[in-house]
Amino acid sequence: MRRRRTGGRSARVRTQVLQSVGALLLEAGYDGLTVDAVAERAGVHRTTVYRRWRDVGHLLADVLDTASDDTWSPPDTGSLEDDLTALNQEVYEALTGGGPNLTTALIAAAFRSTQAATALSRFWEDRYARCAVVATRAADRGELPGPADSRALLVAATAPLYHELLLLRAVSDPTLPHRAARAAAAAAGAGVFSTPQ
Amino acid sequence: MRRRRTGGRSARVRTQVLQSVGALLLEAGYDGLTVDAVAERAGVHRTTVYRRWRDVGHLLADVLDTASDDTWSPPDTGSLEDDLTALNQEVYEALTGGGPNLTTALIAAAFRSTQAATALSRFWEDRYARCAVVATRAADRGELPGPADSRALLVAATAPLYHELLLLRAVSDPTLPHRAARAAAAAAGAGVFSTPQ
DNA sequence: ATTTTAACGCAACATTCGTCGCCTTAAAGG
DNA sequence: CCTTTAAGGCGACGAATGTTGCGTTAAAAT
Repeated sequence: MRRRRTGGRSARVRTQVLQSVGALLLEAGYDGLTVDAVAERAGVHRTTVYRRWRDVGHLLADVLDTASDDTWSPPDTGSLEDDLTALNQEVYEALTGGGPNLTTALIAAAFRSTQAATALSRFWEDRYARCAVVATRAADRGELPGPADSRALLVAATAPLYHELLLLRAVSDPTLPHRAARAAAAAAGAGVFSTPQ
Repeated sequence: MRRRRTGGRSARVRTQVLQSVGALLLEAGYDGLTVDAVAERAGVHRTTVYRRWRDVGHLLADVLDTASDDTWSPPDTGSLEDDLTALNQEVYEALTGGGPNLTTALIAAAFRSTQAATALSRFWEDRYARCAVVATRAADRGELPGPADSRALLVAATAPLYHELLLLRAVSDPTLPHRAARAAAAAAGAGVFSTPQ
């Protein structure tokens, strides 16, 4: 029978390594996140990291799955447009942090590692699930003609931010969060995202 | 006086290398696109590629700038929603090609290389500029309350595709192009993208 | 306390990546 | 045709990356 050893030294190594990953991401971005740098910073030997995590993608996946913030909940401002604007503001700040920011690094990693990609998908799906309440509250207030596909609504609101800031690398425009939120809210009000029945 | 040598051998090397880049991208994706692989396929020595292009990012930038399709123009279907749907259909097919597709590889490269990123931005900005006519035609037909910010409108229409397929890695949904186009058209009809005056 | 062995540390190794010096080839100019 | 010299070919190198075998440490079970 195979018995794992999770306590004591192993646990200590794991937390040290994962902490180093987060710190390096913020300091040097995805390009500065090498297995060697992580190992050295964690005070652990290279081979240990290679054997337990294999590569940077698996490291990031572990960080993401571990550090899922279970307390996060979407803002509640009293109107759909303001809820979406507040959400977009969070996205905007996460993506704009000037130099190397964590979100961009994670997305870059997702293009190189299947593990990181699925971990990031899980994280986002979790967020979208929690944001479903934004749509139902709007429907309850009578802002929508009926129940709506919350996921489609939220993607419509947030996607332009990722597109402009990440893909198009446009100059950052502080009014973008509100403009994108307004467009999505308008479409929702027109019943575009309404679910049948 | 410094005289460049662009004819004969140099030109032949350049076309062979750039062709190899495109072929390798389709066959092996961004991860299969190494300088060594490009050189071998092109029948050229490694150092030649390193000296002329420096790295994979510069290679891709050259490919993008060279292969800009100057004949492309947006579809003209007779209605804003159908124009946007047709555009989204093109994006959808470019992003969905099953295995390693060219667009995904280019975007992955953009996260690693400043040169590739700016070349890709140029390409997209050119496309958005050509698509401006979609918005003006819609305004002329009376589908919009007035002249609109064509770029914001087009980003609103296409961004959800990139978001779902590239970032969220959701299961591909053939109705997505039309649904996203419908949402953007609805928002535009409500005057969300209208420019002042 | 003792035994077992998973997990770690260490050093050596192979591979890949990018650079450099030197020689050869052939484009451009007369 | 001849000269000049960019541009390409070749081999060697150093650095970074990833792997393997083996000895050591300490977690877990008795």
